[in-house]
Amino acid sequence: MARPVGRRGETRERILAAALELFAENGVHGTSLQQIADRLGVAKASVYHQFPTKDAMVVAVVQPATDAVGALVDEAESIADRAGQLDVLLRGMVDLVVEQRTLAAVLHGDPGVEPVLRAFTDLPGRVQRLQDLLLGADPSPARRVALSVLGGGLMLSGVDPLLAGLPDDVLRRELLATARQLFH
Amino acid sequence: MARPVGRRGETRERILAAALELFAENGVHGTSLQQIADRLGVAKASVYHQFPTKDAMVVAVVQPATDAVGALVDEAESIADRAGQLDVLLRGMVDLVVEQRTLAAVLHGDPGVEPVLRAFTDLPGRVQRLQDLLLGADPSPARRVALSVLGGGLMLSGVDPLLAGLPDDVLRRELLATARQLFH
DNA sequence: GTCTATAAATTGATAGAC
DNA sequence: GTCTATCAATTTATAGAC
Repeated sequence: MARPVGRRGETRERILAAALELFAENGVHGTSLQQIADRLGVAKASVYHQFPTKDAMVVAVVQPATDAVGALVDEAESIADRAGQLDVLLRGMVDLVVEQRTLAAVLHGDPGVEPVLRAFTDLPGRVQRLQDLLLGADPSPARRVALSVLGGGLMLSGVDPLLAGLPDDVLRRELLATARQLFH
Repeated sequence: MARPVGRRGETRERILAAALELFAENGVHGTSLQQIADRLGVAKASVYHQFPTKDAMVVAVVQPATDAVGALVDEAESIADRAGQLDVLLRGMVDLVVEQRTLAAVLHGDPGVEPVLRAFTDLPGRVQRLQDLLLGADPSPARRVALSVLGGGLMLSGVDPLLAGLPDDVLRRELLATARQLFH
């Protein structure tokens, strides 16, 4: 209660930001709480004051993606028109990647994240629903390969050095064009 | 010298196979030498008898990819015709992914691998040459985005559960079609 | 809410017997 | 070439003072 209004959760947010950066650079397994504390200039115990375990930190870091995917799937499921549904899905996936470039890479690139997601979040289930919606009634090998390449490519493109200099609006436009071409 | 002919390097190969599996499942940072030894039913020191350090193991695991990318780039650079060159490059990348599904994922997905590659192998340099060849004289944003999505997507598709059941020849055919569509 | 200090387990790696 | 035993460092996590 002694904390000034407007700073509520500020420490927490700073920890999550530092953790996300380090997770993206070195992976979850390659990032210790000591490194996170060092980057913020605080003691390790201060980090544990905000998060009971490392897994809880991972869950919190990933939360925005869990929410976004859930919202996207909910929206798409309420659309009857198939073409409109597909448009919403592709656009939503691209937006997610562009708005959260770093997080996307952590999600799809890090073997240390998946068990935590499976144990403590519903993200895998929501991604499954997303996948089912995209495949629809035609889960042919060709369609599945296209979706796999698109999904993986989208997630990693957010942090690909090759695209590092691209402004968000250009990246969004080109990713959307690529997605539509690949998965029409 | 007491070892029977025909078994030369067998232990080494078994270690590398187990390491590759575990690296793909849990990442390099998430895999301890103890786990590798346990999976093989040997002591940790036996593993150290074959590889002086963990980094050396990572280098050895990745060796086939280093060789394959080098050979592919060499071949492509000797082709004057641009269309033929592009065909060889796309086909070579797809072959690499199909023939080494697991390794591809380790290469592109694991943050723990990159520093080792950079320090002890020439793979990053060869991938750079591959990228330069593919982009050629048109490094437009659209082209770069397409290449980024294709590269990332290809690498992860090898271990995507969505494609787990696909036979190699079907996967190869569909990946090649996807690659050509995306990067024509 | 921040800190120091520390516990308990695990890590990569080494020494040396057989 | 395999093993047991061990080392020093680091890991996640806790206790408790300020």
